[in-house]
Amino acid sequence: SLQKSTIESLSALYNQSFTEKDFQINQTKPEFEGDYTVVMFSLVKSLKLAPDAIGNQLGEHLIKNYPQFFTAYNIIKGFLNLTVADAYWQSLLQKNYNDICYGKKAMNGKKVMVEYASPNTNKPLHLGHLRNIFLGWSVAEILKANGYEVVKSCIVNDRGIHICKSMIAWQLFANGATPQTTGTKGDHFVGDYYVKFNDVYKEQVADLIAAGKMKDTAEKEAPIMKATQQMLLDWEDGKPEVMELWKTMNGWVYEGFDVTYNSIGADFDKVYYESNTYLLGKDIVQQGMDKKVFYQKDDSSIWIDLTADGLDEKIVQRSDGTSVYITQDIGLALQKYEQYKIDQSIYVIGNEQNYHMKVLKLICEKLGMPNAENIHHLSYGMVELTSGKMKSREGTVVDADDIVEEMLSTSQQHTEELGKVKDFNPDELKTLYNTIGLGAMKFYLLRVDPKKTMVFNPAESIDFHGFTGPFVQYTYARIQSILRKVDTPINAYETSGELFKGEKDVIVCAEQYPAALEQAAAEQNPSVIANYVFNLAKIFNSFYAEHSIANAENEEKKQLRLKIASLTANVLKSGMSLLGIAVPERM
RNA sequence: GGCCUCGUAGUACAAUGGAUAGUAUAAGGGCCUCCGAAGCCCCAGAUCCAGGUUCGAUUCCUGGCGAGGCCA
Repeated sequence: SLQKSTIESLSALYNQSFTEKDFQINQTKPEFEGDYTVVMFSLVKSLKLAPDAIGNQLGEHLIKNYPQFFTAYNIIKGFLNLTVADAYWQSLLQKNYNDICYGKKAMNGKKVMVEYASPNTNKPLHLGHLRNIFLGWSVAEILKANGYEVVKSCIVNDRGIHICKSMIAWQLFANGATPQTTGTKGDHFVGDYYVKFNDVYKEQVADLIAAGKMKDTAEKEAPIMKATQQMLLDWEDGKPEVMELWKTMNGWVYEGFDVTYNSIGADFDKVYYESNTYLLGKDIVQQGMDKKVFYQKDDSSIWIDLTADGLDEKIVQRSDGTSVYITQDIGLALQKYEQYKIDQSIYVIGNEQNYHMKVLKLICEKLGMPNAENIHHLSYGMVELTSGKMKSREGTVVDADDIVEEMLSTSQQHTEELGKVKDFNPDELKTLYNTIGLGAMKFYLLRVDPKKTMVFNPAESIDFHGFTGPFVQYTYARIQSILRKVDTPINAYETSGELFKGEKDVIVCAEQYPAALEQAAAEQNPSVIANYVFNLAKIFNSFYAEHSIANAENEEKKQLRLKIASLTANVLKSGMSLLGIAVPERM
């Protein structure tokens, strides 16, 4: 390859061994002559030579010894710009234009678990969950493409005081209503009772304060809160009628979640339920005591002291012997490792849990657990609105089902206005609206670096122009249209001859795809792929506007451009699939 | 109060310490008798402030100012 020949040349010239880390390679900026740039500065110190001297020697050597790769060079201010032989690009094109696995790696024998989504069963999914779900799903696909075996998992938070709140509210106010009798989606139905609880609770607290109680006291003594706490105790005791209600209401929620998961294409290989895992980790507390990693306070609560690591003291078991979140998380982390023998355990969780996840990993390390090093928090930023944060109290939370619905109807509207698929039957249309609407939404949420807080602008999210999913889909559909219409088939012979700039630009960009896949996996960052496919589509569109494929100057050029179109389509389809986005043959 | 993120055109996003800081939108001007105009071309516009390290800083360090998060 280009890089390998550079390393070999350097080693031969200066009689020492170099690696790819010893120097920097970039794509040459468009304003300079050349395709491939080696930055000399990092070599200056070790070789004790002037940048231009190294550049000249290296440039000469490369052209002399690797004429199949390099044909010319120039040096500008310490940058060695090399012109890559057109034959190199031609053979790259020939090798990959029809390879649907281009850029993907063979299995590497490593297994990774990606835990994502992880909802509570007391309210429906919202925009933040969508970022989480798209991110988790996409990272799983990106890791698969890089040779990992991936287990997608989900921990459902199906128990606790917040779950009991919607149960109590249903008991008190529903009069036996169900999702079926009201025609409401199950998760929304249950979520409505969670809201109802909070309304009633607020009223009761206000009444108690009006009757002269202090705020703290009022919050504790509100009848609906006391009933909820009793219900939690009954649940823990396994009281039959409470268990029954709990199962029924969670069942409604799961039915609703399944509808949403289906519509957005999310799936899991393994689902954990907190009701099964919340007692995990008890024995670990004992081990921690034995190893003197934990210590007991006078009230018999158990703690770990992390002040030496710059954190604080953290409770791992309450004085009444009940466990806390972190303890179950340790237990589950160990269980995942034992069940699946995973090499890495990725948690897709919002950045408000950064501290919690740091503590989790640190405790696992201190306990000497075999999986401690493999725990990785894929922390993502909040989704904010142009008006600021989403707040459930102010009713500004964007519901997942609503936004999906809006994307679908917008894609329908655009499609109808353009009127290009009037011959589609209703099923084909429905599929197309899904492809475009979901494509727009997934692309919008994935194109930003996951770590960063992002702004959700409703007007921009339904825009289908520019840096969007539909732009990339359109480019793909247009290529397919050309390939369908062209009279001569693509033949198997490698093309040759000089490349026009537009032609070369597309191939040069396509060459970067494997590197983009690697980077996306290394950073666990789908935005690398989103940026890449957009860029490729853009470069192809420029090429296409300038050069005719069907009416090329000659048969050789026609074959060349057909292959360029085919390669582009393959890479776009492959890259988009890693984002969970389908590409239509027509749109 | 302690700890952790983040400050880039009007707006939203890019840039392993590298060349004149990219892209999209919104504003202005062009391009369909020819492979799909959900497209292409042209034109403008930005690194919060002050120091430091470096041949070179949007990037690394220190201190401000501003936004967000977590822990009591």
